Amino acid sequence: MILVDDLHDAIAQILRGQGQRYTTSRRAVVDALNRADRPVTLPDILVQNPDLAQSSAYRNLAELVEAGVVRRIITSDEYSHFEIADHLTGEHHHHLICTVCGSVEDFTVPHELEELIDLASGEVARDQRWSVEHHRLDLVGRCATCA
Amino acid sequence: MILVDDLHDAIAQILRGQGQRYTTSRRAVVDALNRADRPVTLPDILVQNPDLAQSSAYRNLAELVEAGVVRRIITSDEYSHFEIADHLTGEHHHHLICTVCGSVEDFTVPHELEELIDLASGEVARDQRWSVEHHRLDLVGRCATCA
DNA sequence: ATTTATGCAAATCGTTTGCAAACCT
DNA sequence: AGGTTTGCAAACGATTTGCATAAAT
Repeated sequence: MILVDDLHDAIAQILRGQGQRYTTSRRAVVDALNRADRPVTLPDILVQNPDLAQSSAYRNLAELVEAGVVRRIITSDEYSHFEIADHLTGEHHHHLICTVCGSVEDFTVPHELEELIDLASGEVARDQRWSVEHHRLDLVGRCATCA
Repeated sequence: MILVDDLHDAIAQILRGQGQRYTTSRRAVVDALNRADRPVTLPDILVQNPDLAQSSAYRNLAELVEAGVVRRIITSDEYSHFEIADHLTGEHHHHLICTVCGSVEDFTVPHELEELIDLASGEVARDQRWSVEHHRLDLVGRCATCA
């Protein structure tokens, strides 16, 4: 995992480059995402920052997503999950999604499989005339607690 | 693609088995899903069935999802997309998702790749103690129109 | 000083639900 | 008749937004 200070520095620089400020609350949101070893929800973030207004948390997340440093994961009609973008952590990963409690956990697959997926992805993009930005591989089932 | 009559028969039987009726409006919803060559939204369904109440469409979809004959796809905070379940159409496929207009299109990958994914999936499930039901491979980007 | 971010409360919007009437068997 | 399904309108709940205040540069 990337060092926290480096992470903050990198994000600060990206935000500044877009004319935005890396405020205390934005830093707190990033810390909440970074502390967790899995994507977190808005309530998760607020529990760790009881003084942060809900609307500010949402606005911070929106800024960070817009700046490309945070990724939003929508898989149910409950809360979205948020995580630090892959290119900042340096580890490309995927998600296990629990159909019972809605929790999301990370996993990785061998590099060769990623390459095969990208290869197939390229063919599909060409055949169906899409411009594919990235792939997403989810495993849907029950987590250790809900199984 | 499966013959419509066979599809309706199969669904009717499944619903009856669960003590539910395969009513005219449910049949109409299934027809709307089956006519499209891609997952459709609630507005899509209502356009084809102007006399169907929105709440009934949602209730029908919920029943069909509950019975396992329809799959709901949530990928944005706009409308969900719905499609006939794989096991009824006999073709396992995945989705291209447009980040601009939100449309969803189907694609397939070679059988060997599916097997490699399932293999990796099995390992992950064992290592992280999840019970995995199925995998999901999405390609995120821009559709032919929005590219 | 001027711009940008925050907190609060109200609005949004896809989806769900209560209830009475219509439908099926 | 007895149970299910439908339509309408109201309720829900996660997220967004307007606006006045506070913070950052």
